[in-house]
Amino acid sequence: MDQFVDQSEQSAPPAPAQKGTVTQRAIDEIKAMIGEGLLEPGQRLPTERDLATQLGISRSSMREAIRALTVLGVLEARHGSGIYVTQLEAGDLLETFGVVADLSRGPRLVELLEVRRVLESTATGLAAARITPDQLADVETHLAAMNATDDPEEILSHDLAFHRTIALAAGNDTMAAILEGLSSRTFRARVWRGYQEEGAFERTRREHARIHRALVARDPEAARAAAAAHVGEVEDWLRGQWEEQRPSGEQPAG
Amino acid sequence: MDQFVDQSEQSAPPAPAQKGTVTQRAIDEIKAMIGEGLLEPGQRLPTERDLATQLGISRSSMREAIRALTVLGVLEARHGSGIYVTQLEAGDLLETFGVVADLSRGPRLVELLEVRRVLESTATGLAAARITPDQLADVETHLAAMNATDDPEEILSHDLAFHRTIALAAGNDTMAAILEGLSSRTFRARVWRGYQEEGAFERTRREHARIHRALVARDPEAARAAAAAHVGEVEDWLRGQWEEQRPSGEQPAG
DNA sequence: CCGGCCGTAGTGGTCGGACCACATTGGTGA
DNA sequence: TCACCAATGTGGTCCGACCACTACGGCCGG
Repeated sequence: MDQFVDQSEQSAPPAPAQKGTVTQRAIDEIKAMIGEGLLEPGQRLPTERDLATQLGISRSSMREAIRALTVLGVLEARHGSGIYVTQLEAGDLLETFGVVADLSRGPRLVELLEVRRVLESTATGLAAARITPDQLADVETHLAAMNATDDPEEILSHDLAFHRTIALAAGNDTMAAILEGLSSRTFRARVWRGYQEEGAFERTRREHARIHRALVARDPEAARAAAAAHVGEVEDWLRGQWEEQRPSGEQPAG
Repeated sequence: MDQFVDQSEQSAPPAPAQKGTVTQRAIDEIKAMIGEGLLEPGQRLPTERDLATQLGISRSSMREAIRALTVLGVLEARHGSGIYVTQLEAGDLLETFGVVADLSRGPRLVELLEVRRVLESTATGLAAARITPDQLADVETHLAAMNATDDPEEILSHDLAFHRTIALAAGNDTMAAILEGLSSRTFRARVWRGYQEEGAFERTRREHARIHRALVARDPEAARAAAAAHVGEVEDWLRGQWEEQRPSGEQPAG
């Protein structure tokens, strides 16, 4: 059987809908199956070969579709075992959000930081009302570790954990996952490199301490304000950076 | 020549880094090229065949990598012409955000709506201060069209445009793109189906009118409050829906 | 009877080559 | 001069083969 056979319609007589590429159709098809509940989170899919046969396409095209859904965090392929639907939790699906942060530059970085300021302040405010003693202890651990070392790598690591713990304490996993993407390692590292050269260490410590104080006091408004100011500082600095080196031409790559 | 030949090193002697699959390596490689500025937005890439040769992998694997980056909005393949880097603007990269909304269900939908409430209220507040007369005219057009018809499809369409115009007027394209994803057609359609059955038409119209009034008055605080209340209404309803039909078992598929 | 070992079947991962569909280009002829 | 058309190049699709890994079940020794 060659590749000119028309795969006869199976269910949608009014809309054969030869939309775009067959791969795209396969992607939509699988997404639809999941959306309609035919495929449950964690469930195993048929084999690549079977799926390809079912949709009347080649295994190559089906593999491209599966790969696409894999990078989107919808599917997970286990070599030698099979293809599975992920748990479809916030973390799974929003992992790709980090790519946005990695590839954005110039004015878009400022916009991204503005979004982060809005969400981070909200999350921190919520956390002030909801954080548990255990979570608060975690926050304090990272805060102490951050102040106890001079290794930028370690500081950054604990800084990330500090904010992540707070975001999780807010009780909205989706919001926490988005913030995680907005603070992704490479993104923070890029901004930090220049930021800390301006002696922003002390200021950062003071801001973190203020956030912590608000959490201990269980004061949502103070927590919100402290978080907004904290992100806002970086935001303002970054905005200045961009406008400053704009006349001179290109910003340093990397 | 079979597939065991070692592709001799070309530039990175210290890190052959046989991480995961070759396709994943290709994805990271291309992302890195863009991140380092070697590939500019809009620029055309070498052909699939050349890229595959450069990285020492087969065309099939390279195609999977390209497909993956295509669905992420990083690359764009034009049949017969070539592969291009997108403009890497907010809309390009955040289009995948809609997938999250499409595939989320249950409690996660509420979380998503909570995020939307936070961002939508912020954007609407900003818009009140920044919106131009032309943009305000657009908003009024959609508002009028929305109130002039009974076709749910058309109402939904203008409702989306109403909020999109406002979000764009806020001046943060990234935030607007995220909101676009959070309000993606299928997401809204899913929620709307049940929501409007509860006679929420009138309330929605009043809320939209209130948002519009705040924009005309250029009152950011009022705009913010009106938008938060608007989204909050749907949020509360959805939260109630979820808790209500939870004991009865499964929510209706689709 | 039990438990670790090993072979086998099944699955995703990779490869190479063939051909089709479409876009672009440049020449040709009206 | 300009519309048309053929050639070329590119992404899109398909096929068949084989590799790498997992999972399972029978085999063998204890």
